[in-house]
Parts: sequence; structure tokens; C-alpha cells
Amino acid sequence: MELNSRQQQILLAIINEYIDTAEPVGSRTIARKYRLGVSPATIRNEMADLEEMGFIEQPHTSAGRIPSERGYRYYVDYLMQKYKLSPEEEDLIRQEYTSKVRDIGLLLQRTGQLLSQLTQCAAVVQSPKIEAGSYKHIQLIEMGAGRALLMLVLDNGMIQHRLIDIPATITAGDLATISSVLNAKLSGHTVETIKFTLIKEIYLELTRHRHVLDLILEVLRSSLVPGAEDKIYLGGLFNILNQPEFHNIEKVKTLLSLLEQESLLANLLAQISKPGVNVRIGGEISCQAIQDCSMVIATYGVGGQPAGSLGVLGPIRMDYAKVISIVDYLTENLSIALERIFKGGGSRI
Amino acid sequence: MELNSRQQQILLAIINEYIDTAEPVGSRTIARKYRLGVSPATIRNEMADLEEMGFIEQPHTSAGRIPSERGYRYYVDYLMQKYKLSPEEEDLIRQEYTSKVRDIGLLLQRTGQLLSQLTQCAAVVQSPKIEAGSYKHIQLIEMGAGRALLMLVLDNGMIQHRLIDIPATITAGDLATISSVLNAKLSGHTVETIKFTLIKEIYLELTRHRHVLDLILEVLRSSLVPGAEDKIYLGGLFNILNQPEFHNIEKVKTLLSLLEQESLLANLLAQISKPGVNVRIGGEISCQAIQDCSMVIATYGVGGQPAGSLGVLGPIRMDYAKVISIVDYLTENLSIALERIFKGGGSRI
DNA sequence: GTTTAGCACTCAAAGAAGTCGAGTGCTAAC
DNA sequence: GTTAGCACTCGACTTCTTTGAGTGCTAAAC
Repeated sequence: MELNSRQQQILLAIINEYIDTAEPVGSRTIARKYRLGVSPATIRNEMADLEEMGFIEQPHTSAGRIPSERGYRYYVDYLMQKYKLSPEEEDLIRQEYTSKVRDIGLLLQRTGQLLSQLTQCAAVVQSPKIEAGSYKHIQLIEMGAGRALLMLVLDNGMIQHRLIDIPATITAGDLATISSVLNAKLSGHTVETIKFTLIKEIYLELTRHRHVLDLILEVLRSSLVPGAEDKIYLGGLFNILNQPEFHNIEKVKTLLSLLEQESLLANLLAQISKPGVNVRIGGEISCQAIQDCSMVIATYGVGGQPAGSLGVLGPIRMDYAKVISIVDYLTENLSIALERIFKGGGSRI
Repeated sequence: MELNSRQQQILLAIINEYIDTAEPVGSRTIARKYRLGVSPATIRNEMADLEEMGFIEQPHTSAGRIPSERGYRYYVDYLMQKYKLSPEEEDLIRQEYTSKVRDIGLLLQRTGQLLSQLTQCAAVVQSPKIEAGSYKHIQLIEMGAGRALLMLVLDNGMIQHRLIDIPATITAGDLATISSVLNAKLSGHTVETIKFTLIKEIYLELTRHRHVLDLILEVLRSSLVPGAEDKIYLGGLFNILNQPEFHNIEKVKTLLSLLEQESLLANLLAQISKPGVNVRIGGEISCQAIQDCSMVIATYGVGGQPAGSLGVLGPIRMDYAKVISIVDYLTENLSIALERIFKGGGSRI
């Protein structure tokens, strides 16, 4: 299924034009705007061929052509030229990532807002996966009346806390003791590498508090379930309303209600099949409800390790070149920013 | 500007009907459905009077009447009958608040979702104000390479953390020392009652770490700025798309973009002028952009002290009776739930 | 063989005209 | 004070027409 150079030019013209105007593109428009040196009639002939091969389609007779999903895929794989961020866009991003970071959560949230603002799509940013980090600090804080706050700080910047019930007989001093033992034993270990032997040691040192330990280990274990504890930041949802395809309320409703379901989102973000920026077009997304959308996602890392994903969800007719560049650029900047925060900070306190 | 009983009945009928159907209400409909014992002609006469007094208005000649903002205000103040939650609604709420709370943030977020689901409005839930709590635990955690994590746990359940830069010469041990002094001195104090003398004492004990202390106190001080550190949870935004008035994309855009600005939201939530549930109708909201919305908000408390606000934002044509009941009920339940978590947990560790 | 001018044809979108009906205000009778 | 009756209004909906962008096909030109 090879396309000759003129067909490629025409397909490219149709896609560029359609991305720009959201209107079906006719042969005259192409002849006029893209100066291919041939008449509309010739272009019509080529378009008929392109349609037969499935790269473009006609909403109805007597309308221009619009790209098919296959057309977009060809475009993304072969035709698209790299988008160079404008100085304003670069500035906006640089500004965000050179300012001081007060809190990872805030950084992720701002990343989502930027992503959405720059792409006019719905942005999704996943927090670093718990599994990927190692414990930096563990602390139990008494919260009165048989409650304690279990706080976990991971070296990838994630902070988790959870209220747990404890026997009323446990004192603040006990909690401090438990905390310090846990800290000594666990810090530096990743969530996954906590060995049975280690736990045994802890039990030995804290025989008196076996019951509380059970509770804590239960929490630690549950944070292992992938996705269970990840937070997902959404950004600038209202930006998608600027896209003509979302002037249909039903579509907006579908998309928004989906975006509120964290587990579904986590699934979507897991659809990364190759390093770098991944593009899923329409039906390529394995989620029935949003097969009339496209998704551009990538994975960011901390300390060289993949930590979480981010990306955008928008209409199939999106400016892939631009969106891909922006996702790529933001991923890199986010990784660097996280890196900078924890550079040199090995896994030992 | 007194209304006689029949006028009240008619106004009530118009508002109930309009809330239900979102269509202008005609005299015949009222005569048919609300059996006031008078003919449509009589109702027409009364309606003309009500219109002259400004309680209702006509979108155009030959249309029925719709309530004016003034009409809604009168309704809310005098006519409205209390809405009794359905068993299903009560169940839904009870279920949420009797289950174990793992994390205040989650509780607030779920509250927002419930609020939105039950009212079909945009829900807004503010986290407990920092100023309202007293310190329960303060901890500095070394994060490698001149960074530390300052963590503050307040007795109203709020947890704050912030990355700060520290001199590279400070060791983990130093941080532990500072933490324990801060803890000893500050715990039990509210953010506001930290006295100068107290700070002086701390400085004396930690002369060596004066520089780090400055940084920390700066953070503590900045968390005093009202609203600066409060998080705001939004819930079920897509629910408002079910309201016919939000089928106009522009309106949705206005509302959503506003909801993404935390500072504006905090301002809105501050518009509470009396205890209990507050209702702001249309132009009564002091925010230009959403004067075609209404707002129902209330303040929840922890330990008898007001801690934060929550509420909904929806079309002026909202079911005030129902929304008010739900906001009231959720406020109370949230307060009780927070109470339960921290009951008996005075301000001392 | 490829390209293009010419032309008949198609069809959604926009406009114009007409109809419908819910609702009103007014008047006169009860 | 209430109500039946009636003429009137006007948005919403339907139908019909027009418009124009765009196509595919054919035959001539390159």
C-alpha cells in the first residue's frame, strides 16, 4: 500500500487543512492553497484513489474529504513534520520548571494545566507509582482515641498517609518506638523488596506490638496493588470545549464522566507500548466509550526509572505534530525537575 | 410588598413547576395541576400583579411566566417547604459516612462527589482551614542534596508538606533534633497562637540552626495567609451538563474555567453571612462571571470550630428545597465524621 | 498515458414562508 | 371579584426553495 509522492502531498494537505479548519477539504482548496502545480481535477482523481485505499473519506457525496483513522495513522507515522515550539510556549514551560518546587503534587497539577492549555485537550498526569520508589521515612503519629496516622515518604517524592485504628492502649511513646524500628529496617528498601526475613526481624524487635504491626504491614501491602494508591491529576478540562467536536454535549459528558473514574484512566495511561511518545488514534484506544478520541501519552521518569505517565485526550482531529512535541517536551522537563529535586538523594537517609 | 395567600400559592406553583420542567409556566397549567379552585383567567390576573411586583417575568409576550431572582428569593425565604431526603438518598450518604475513613482528603473528595451526584450541581468542598487547627506533629525529613521535606500534621486532620532548601551541611541528625524541639514547643499550639516568646525559646535551643529555622518559620507564617494553602475538591462536574441551562457551551466554559481557579473559589466560599446553609441567587453572588448561577453553601466544623466550607454551584433554576437539605445534611455528616476521627484527641499528643 | 476544462449532478446548509398552539390581555357578563 | 369568550402575539416547528461547494465523468489537450 505505497503512496506516491503526489498522493502523500495531497494527503498531507488534506490533514493539515482539516486539522486547521475542522471542515471537509475540497479539491479546489488544495489546488489554491497548496500549489502542487496540478489542477483540481487531477487532485480529484488522486483523492478518489486515496479514498479507495482508505486514507480519507467523504462525510457525504458532494462534500470534501476528511482523513480516516488510517489516514491519521499514516500521517503520524510517515508524513508529519516535527513541530517546533514557539518561543512563547517554550518560555511558558521553562518558567514553570525553573521556579522552586514546593510540593510534588503541585508540580504535577501545574504540569497538567500546562499540558491542557498548550494542547487544548484534556490533560491527565499520573503521580509517580508507589511501587517504583523506596521508603525514605516511615512515621506513626498518634491522632487521639485509638487512631494513628501512618505516613510514608518515598524517595521519588510521593507522600502517602493513611489513618489506621490502633488499640487504645498504645501510647505515643509506643508509636515512636515502632516508627523508629520500621524506619531503621525499611528505609532504603523499595516497596517490592521488603523481604519476609526483614518482616520477621521487625516482628522480633516489636513483639509487644504485633497487632499494630499487622495493620501497618497490611497498609504497606495494599499500596503494592498497582494503581490502587496513585493519584491522577486532571488539567484544564474546560479547554476541550474549544474544540468544535465537543460542542456536542453528549460527547463532553462521556469524556468527563470517564475522566472522573481514576481506575479507567489508569488503564488508559497503561496503554504505552513503546518508549517515548505513544499515539493512539480512535479505535486504537482500547476503551469503547472514547473511540472517537485520540490519546497522546508518554512516561516520565525519576532517577532513570519510569515513574508515571502523562498525556492528553482530545478529538481525533488534533494537531498531532504539536501535541506530540508538547507531550514530549513536558515529559522531559518534568523528569528533569523531579530528578533535580532528588538528585544525589540515594535511597539511604 | 406583601403577597396575599393566593398570590403566594400561585408563585409557589410557578416556581415548583418551573424547577421541574424548565419551561415557562402558563395559567392553564397551574389551574389544571394545582387545583386552586379558580379559573385560568383569575390566575392570569394574579400573574399580571406578580409580574408588576417583580416576582415573575415573561421571556416574551405570549409565553408563560418564569420566576425572577426576586421570586426565587421570596420562595427561599418564605414559601419553600422542607425537603425530606428519600430513603435511597439517606442510605447513600449514611453508607459513605459510616465506612472507615482512610484519609481526610478522600473523605472530602467523596463528599464532593456525593454532593454533586445528589444535587446535579457542581460541588465544591474546601479542606479544613489551616488556621483553625493546632499542630500535632512537625517533622523534617532529609530528601538528599540540600532538600528537606517539612511536614505538618494538624489536629483537624490536615496534613501539609513542603519541600524546602537547606544548607548542605545540615545532617539528618540535625533535622531530627530540630524536629523534636519544634514538636515539643509547638505541638498543641494553633497556627495563630504561636507567640513571639515561643519562637525565641526555639531559637535559643537551636542557635546553631538559625538559618533553617528561618526557613521553617517562613513556611509556617505563609500557611497563615487565609486560603493560601487550602485545597479545594471539585466533584462530579459533568453532572451539571444534565441541566438544560448548561446545554449552552459558553456557559459551561465560563463555569468550568472559574472552578479551576482556586483563589476565586475560595472567595466564593467565603460569602457566608449567617450560620447554617446560605443561599445566593444570581446577582447576589459577588462574582460577575456567574451571575446566572446560584450557590448554596454552608460551613462544616471540627470540634465545634468552623473548619471549612462546602457547597454547590448550579443554575438559578435549581431545586432549592432539595439542595439546601442535602447541603445541610452532608455538612452535618461531614462534621460528625471529622469529629469522630478526632474525638477525645485534644490538642496535646 | 496523464492532465485538465467542462458540465451535469448531489446534497447539506441556509433562508423563506407558512402553520400551529400555548399563552396572553381585555371585555363583558355573571 | 370571578370567569367565559375572543382576538391577538409570537416562538417553535415544518415544509419548500434556493444556494453553492464539491463531486464524478467525459472528451479534448498535452
